[in-house]
Amino acid sequence: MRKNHTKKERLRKKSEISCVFNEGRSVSCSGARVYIMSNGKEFNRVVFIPAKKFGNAVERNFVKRHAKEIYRQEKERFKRGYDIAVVFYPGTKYDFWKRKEQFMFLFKKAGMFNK
RNA sequence: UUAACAGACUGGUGACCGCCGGUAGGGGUAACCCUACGGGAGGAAAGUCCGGGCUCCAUAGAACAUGAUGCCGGAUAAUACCCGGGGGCUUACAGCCACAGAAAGUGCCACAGAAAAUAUACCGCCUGAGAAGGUAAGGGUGAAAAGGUGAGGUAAGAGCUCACCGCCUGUGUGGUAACAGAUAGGGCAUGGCAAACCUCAUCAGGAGCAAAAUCAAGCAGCAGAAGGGUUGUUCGCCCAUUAUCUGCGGGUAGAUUGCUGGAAUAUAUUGGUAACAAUAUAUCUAGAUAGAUGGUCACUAAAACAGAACCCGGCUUAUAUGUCUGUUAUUUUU
RNA sequence: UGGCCGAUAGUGUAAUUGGUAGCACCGCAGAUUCUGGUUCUGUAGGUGAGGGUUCAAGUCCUUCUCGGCCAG
Repeated sequence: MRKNHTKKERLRKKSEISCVFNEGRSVSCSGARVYIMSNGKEFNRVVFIPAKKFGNAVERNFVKRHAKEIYRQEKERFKRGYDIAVVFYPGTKYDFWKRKEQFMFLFKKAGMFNK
């Protein structure tokens, strides 16, 4: 299977995102929080959101890009059929590998991986 | 030679895996998928401090208000930016300057001081018996005190007179002009503040791509105003009385155009001191819509500030490494 | 994206047309009291940062920083 991550697999509309925030269950760790809700489809849809006062525009973009890259690499291990919204909070600075460690810990805690 | 500071320029490359557009081909009823080729953030994209283009608003016109600018000339689509020149200030090679008018008017100048601007002069000086008068040299206050220095003169003094310097007015010379220097007068009560009001000159109609236009989907009206037309007022112009506007409430927030070929970029030549302009040739160089540039590896180390959202020209601010220039300090040699 | 405000002591809030930056609470010290509180007296702490105009700037102009609000 190709490790790509297209437009279809993203949460794009504001109403859908706020729906996930209101009705999904949440799991959190230091620096991040994830909201999960089942969507009744054959694929997952994801959105990564840095919190409002997360540095400047470049830092916010980096968080989103790192998260997208991690999700792309580890996509096959996820369970199917969920809408996922991840919020990142400012604090200690993460490079790509530390971010990946945090990311994997978070989703292990949420029980989103296939066994 | 080394370091610090200031200014100018510069602002990684390649391979593989992904992301967003484009072109060509193939598959599929369609949504879409696959393959190949080629493209994909900046010098500040930032702040939004100025100026334009573009779009809409009577046909965008006039006057006042309001705001901005303010030595002269040039350049430009336009500007507060830029180029050249003049003047002033300073730490004087060099750098900086919102650099019109205070002799049209109004206002302000705390405290101190006699007095802060029409000199009714406090201590003084002189004349005089006194009353009173003439003075502004000296004193002290203040950020600022009424042209300055010297000589003559006088009762004491004073541009009262003279010399030099400064200021003002007139004349003519050089310069496109700002202005410069020359000359003849005036004796100078013309203090400072216009980044206080203001006067003069010049410029500006308003709102902004979430502008504006089209298609699709969807809903529920009610109350009020007589006018309304996106700027403060007035005039003018346009629309209209079943329309229109205002308020509350209800519905939808999907798609397309605008959206990138442009005051464009690169090179050369010509004109100009320069900013810049003209001509010729070549090139096509992001277009997303919760918003595309990331990861790994290699190149000794890849690092700073930082991310387009209609587009340009400036300004301001932030900037690692490298290069160049200048200043200061230091070391060595002569 | 466009537009509009604000920043004064640890906290809240004044300062007229530029002219000695006040007030209250809090803090500290002293007095009163057997001790603490109350009360009284005294005292410390300052204009967001840089530059300019002016004799003089919290105030006027300008460049940044931070915070907030509005429209769609």
